[in-house]
Amino acid sequence: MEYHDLRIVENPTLVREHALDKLRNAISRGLYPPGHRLVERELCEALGVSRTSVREALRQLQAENLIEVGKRRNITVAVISSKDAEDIYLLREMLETLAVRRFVANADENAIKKLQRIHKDLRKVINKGDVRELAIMAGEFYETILNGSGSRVIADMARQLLTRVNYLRMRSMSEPGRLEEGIHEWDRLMEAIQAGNANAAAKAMGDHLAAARKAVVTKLEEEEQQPPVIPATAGAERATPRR
Amino acid sequence: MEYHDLRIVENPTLVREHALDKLRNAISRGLYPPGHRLVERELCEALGVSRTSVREALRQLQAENLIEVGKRRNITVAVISSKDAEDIYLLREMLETLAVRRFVANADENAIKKLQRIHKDLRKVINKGDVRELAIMAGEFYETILNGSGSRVIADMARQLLTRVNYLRMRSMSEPGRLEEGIHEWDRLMEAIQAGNANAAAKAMGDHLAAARKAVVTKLEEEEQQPPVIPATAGAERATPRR
DNA sequence: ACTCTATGTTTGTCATACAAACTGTGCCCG
DNA sequence: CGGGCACAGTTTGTATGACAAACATAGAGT
Repeated sequence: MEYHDLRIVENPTLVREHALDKLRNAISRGLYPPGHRLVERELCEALGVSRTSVREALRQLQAENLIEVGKRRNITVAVISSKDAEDIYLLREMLETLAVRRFVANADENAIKKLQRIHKDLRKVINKGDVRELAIMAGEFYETILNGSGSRVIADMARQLLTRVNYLRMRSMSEPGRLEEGIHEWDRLMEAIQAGNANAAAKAMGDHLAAARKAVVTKLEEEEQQPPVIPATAGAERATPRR
Repeated sequence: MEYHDLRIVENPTLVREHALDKLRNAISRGLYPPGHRLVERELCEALGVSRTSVREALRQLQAENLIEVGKRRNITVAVISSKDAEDIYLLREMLETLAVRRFVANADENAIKKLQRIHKDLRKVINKGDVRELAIMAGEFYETILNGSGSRVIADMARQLLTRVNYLRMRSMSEPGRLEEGIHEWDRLMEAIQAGNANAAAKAMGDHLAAARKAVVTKLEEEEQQPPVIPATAGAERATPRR
């Protein structure tokens, strides 16, 4: 017999990974909205970890394009222009339609079951109207498809893009009307997958993303025309002293 | 009059960025081949920088999928399976054909001139047969197209994929025969771009990448069948003590 | 009113330090 | 002679403290 994985702690979670997750989530959830300045010292305090760990987490966020470093070395949450958002959604269309195709082709029995379960929960959550929970379920839905696609390369790429627009998706979902459309497209997608029809599934996914793209892009364009409230002094550039 | 940019040093290069570049290059050039173990202390000595900087650079490389962290926290240069390579090239096909299309559409006079210059140099270098220099020129060729595409999102994504297969590309180029094909495809691409024919350009780029994909994938498959020489003790897992 | 300066802030980088997880070696014992 | 265990060395993760350079702010001086 082989000693497989009897380790007590398989992955003694690293502090920096934990910090990374927390920061990613904070950005996705809008706790740190686009343009918001991130100050190392504050993050250390907020997360209760050392600067070392925060900085390493920041480097990863930087490589993921979730944060931007300004000319003065200031770190701010990445602002996504309507143009960038459009491109991101276009790439998502390419990647994720490819991913569903592979998902259908590789057809893992368990994965399909899991997807069905999530899909059902999704419907329930929608009726409840809890946007926050919905976002999580939707995330799991995508994640299941990506994992089932059997390609790490595609999955990683798609995940990266998804993360970048997470905040926008979240806001877009609280928009009235968009939800009803969304669930209908999901239904079609689920049906096609169950039927093992790759073309239909890819089409459904593509339509879904195209619709989402339009919603997100037009919203961003509106905001770019008439920028939203500027809180006091646009605090993204200054080196605000304490008192 | 406005003080534009008279800064003596616009971007006082950060140590960590410098380290990052060096490491990326070392991996691309095969100085650290796939599977090679990277030890922080050694990198510090080799680069002449502190562990802090090396670690931050490593986190970025990690996010770029150029290195892998093992279960025991060991860091090794990422090994690309034939399957992964195939997917990467497929994605490159999607992304870079899109990029050329945009390049043709956006048609920046300067960018086209630059591309022509590089293309000419490329021919010269090929006749010289210097693989190392060729790789650099080819890199500039891609870079020019990506920059001219006008989409940061697409360019970043494509760059990331390109970097991941850089080492493979390099080796593949030293393969006899592949070069002659390559230059022919480049000629077609250049012609199409000059003619402003987006479809033809995209087709040429796609064909080029498809051919490169086949070359790289079959080579990798061969090696996977019959793994290459294992140098002494397969030193990628141990925590080699000093003496 | 304007400029200059002192002071505080933030980031980049380095040097240390130490615990935890591993590894290899060699010694001791049966 | 073989087996196993303890010890020493290695590597990584994390925390601290320190300091320079680049800025920003506010207050002092003219």
